[in-house]
Amino acid sequence: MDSVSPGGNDRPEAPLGAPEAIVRAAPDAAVARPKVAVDTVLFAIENRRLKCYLVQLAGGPNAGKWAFAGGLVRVGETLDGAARRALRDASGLNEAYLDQLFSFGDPSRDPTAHVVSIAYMALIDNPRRVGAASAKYTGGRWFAARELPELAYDHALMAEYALGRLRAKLEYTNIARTLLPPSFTFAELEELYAAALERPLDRRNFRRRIMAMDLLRRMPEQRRGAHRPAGLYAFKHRSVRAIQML
Amino acid sequence: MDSVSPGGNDRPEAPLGAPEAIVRAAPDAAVARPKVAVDTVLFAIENRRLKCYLVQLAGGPNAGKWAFAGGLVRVGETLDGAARRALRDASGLNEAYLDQLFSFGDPSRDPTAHVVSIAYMALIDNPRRVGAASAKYTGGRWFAARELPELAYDHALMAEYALGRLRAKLEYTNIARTLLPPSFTFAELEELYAAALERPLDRRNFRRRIMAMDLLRRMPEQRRGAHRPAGLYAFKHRSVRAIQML
DNA sequence: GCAAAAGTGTTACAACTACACCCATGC
DNA sequence: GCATGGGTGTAGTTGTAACACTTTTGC
Repeated sequence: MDSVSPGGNDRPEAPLGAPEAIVRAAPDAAVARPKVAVDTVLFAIENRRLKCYLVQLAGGPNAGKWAFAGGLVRVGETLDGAARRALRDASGLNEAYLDQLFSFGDPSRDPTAHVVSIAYMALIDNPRRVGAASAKYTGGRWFAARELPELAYDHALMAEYALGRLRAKLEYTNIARTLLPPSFTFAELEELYAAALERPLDRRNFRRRIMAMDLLRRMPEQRRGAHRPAGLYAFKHRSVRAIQML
Repeated sequence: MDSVSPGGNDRPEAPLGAPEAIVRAAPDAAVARPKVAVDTVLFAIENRRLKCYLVQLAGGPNAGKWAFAGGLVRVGETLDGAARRALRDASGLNEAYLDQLFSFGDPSRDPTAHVVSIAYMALIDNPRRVGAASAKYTGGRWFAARELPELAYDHALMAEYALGRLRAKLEYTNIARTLLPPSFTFAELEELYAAALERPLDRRNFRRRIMAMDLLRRMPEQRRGAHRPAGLYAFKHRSVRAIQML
């Protein structure tokens, strides 16, 4: 039921004397309505730290401020599609895990117009995959997830929300696979959890739990570094699925 | 980034040859944009069963079909406000616990226009609190949550989503208080959980767990029925808060 | 006194936490 | 041979699940 019409039905505009700022263009034409946007909080792990990608707004009332990749949703476009497009425009990324978070609709969240924004979280396995931003941004940068600069609009709220969702999903899904390369060491997996959850994990207990779930496949190779080589693992399942992780 | 100024940056309309149906009204005027609606899945317990309130659409392409209370969001209105208004229009309810669920934006979810809908779940303590529906509906009725009729739009999906969220929140919040009268017996609380989770619970274990949380206050009165009287309880906290319940 | 719902404990098992030492390699 | 990170097991505790009988009332 998305309808509001007098006598009728479905979503033709119904000017029922409601307390709105109605702007008529032509008879029977569109009443002023909130616009729909998407904003995407992009995370990746870099250097054992959880990072968050921000773009700097080139113009508008918030010019110079940092914000998440976003944009208005177009007619005929899915929300996920709009989120992907916004991400591509801001970072050149063509592939990312996407998760819808929450919709923010406070009329004053954008001082220039009533814009309802559907927040998304995007996860990638390597921060270096981001490329050039489109002209609507001055540029983009990775920030430590806990040390974000002042953000435009209500994006600080979105950041909080995204972080909470990421943490929650790390605990009950295999979403970690989207933040890791195809094969990884146990230490990397553990560091990912420690970084995102902001608490140290017991190495033995962590390994035992993960192993008990039978989610990982041991790869034949080893990672050789400065010291004892580490076994490499990969997630068995490609899709993100709900399983009690922690 | 939800601004829309031309000349500026941010989401200026960019007709980049994208595959959309762009409709220009006047130079520099608004391009066609998806509309924003809310839809509210209303739950209550009746007769030890989880019920869901539906309204029958009076007109439009889906006339005669059942759907959740919904309506377009107005400029200047919060999303929660729009959900409350839709609920009031459909059921006369002025008070209900509200929880935003998810946003559905498939362009074809409504055949008449691209409408992005933000789904809400509403919970009330007594199904008889619903009153008259506005003229845009033929009427409203409670259905068993697991035996819904064919629903308009993508409302069947919303119903699934709402049920999942309700179950999840019963397990980690004190949301049950919104589905119960101010005071209730332990049996009623347990029946609520059993109805929503669709599984029987062990009475002793359930009571012990709930008691261990120290969330309930024992009321002085007892409920007298056909047999042994039952102690009455009330939730100590008015607000819904996250606590591991089950 | 009997039918019906309310109320109450114990035990076995599973899961979680805390904790310290040896191992394999590069330099 | 030493510095560095990789890899492993056990014991105590806590939490969870299964299970049946007694109590109180209305009729």
